[in-house]
Amino acid sequence: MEFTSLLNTSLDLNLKPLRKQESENNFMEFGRNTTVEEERGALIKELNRVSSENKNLAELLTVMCKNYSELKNQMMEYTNKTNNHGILHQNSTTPSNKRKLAEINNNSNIIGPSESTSSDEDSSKKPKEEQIKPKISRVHVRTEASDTSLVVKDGYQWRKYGQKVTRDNPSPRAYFRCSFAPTCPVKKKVQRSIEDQSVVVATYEGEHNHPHPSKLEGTSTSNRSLRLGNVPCSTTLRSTGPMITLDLTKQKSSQEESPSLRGKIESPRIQNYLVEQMASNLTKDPSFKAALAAAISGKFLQQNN
DNA sequence: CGACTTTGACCGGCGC
DNA sequence: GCGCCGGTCAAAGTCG
Repeated sequence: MEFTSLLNTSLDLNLKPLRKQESENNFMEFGRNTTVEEERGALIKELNRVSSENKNLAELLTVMCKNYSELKNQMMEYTNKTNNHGILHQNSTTPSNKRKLAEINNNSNIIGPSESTSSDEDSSKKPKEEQIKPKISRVHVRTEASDTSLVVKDGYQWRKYGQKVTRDNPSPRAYFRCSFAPTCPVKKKVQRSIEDQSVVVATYEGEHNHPHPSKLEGTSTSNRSLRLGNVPCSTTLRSTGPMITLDLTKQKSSQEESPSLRGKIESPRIQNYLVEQMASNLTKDPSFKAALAAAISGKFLQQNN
């Protein structure tokens, strides 16, 4: 695991100056005190202990990452299955609920080409409306289930103007407008998937009439804001249409998927992003925090002694 | 102090 | 015409 090696490197780098200082101090005091040898032995012992602790933590981290990756894969499989069922279910909805049906037809246009259920009369009635219908796209973003903020980082600047609890989904739907340009007509609806609470469905309406902020910011932009056109982690384009699943938390498995993806992920920018993601995940784990704090405090205590 | 979020009120479309 | 529902508005609150 890449993060493990990074952590090892970082811990190692932190320990190196200490080792150097220890050896220098010992060299200066050599001959002055007879207990220096004992002290040195104790220090080396402690250093070994910290190193082994470091190793244990790294192993623990590797196991955690492995388990996390496995769980992630299982979750992905499960989500794909339920999503397929969901689509089937939508298609078999009873026609009694016309409001819902209209929405489903609208969604069918979103997902891809489908048989039109509207009669010729209807199409002749509203030809203009269909022509000026704004471009609609859907994006599925995998986030932490505990994360209640309906934020989909796509690089654009959004301003929330409303929130509603809809009938068919207990989780609230948030309404956003693109605030990067005052005249930008693009709107975004964000709501958690009813089937999978860890998946956030963002529906984009319209097209941006301004360049992507990342193009204006240059290449030195922060990794915190993800860009749809440059998504570092796994991006799944659905065969059924322009539905995109962004697995923002996926790490190892995405590397195993394809060599081309691996090449992308190994770029320094992506590595930074992965490190950030994993660090944020790890800092949420109290046991890891406790172990890390114990290791660090142990080192400080040893130094003070 | 400006930008942004929250949230209740309001509006228009649709079905009954 | 009435009620339901999704979408939007706008005042108040919050944050940096």
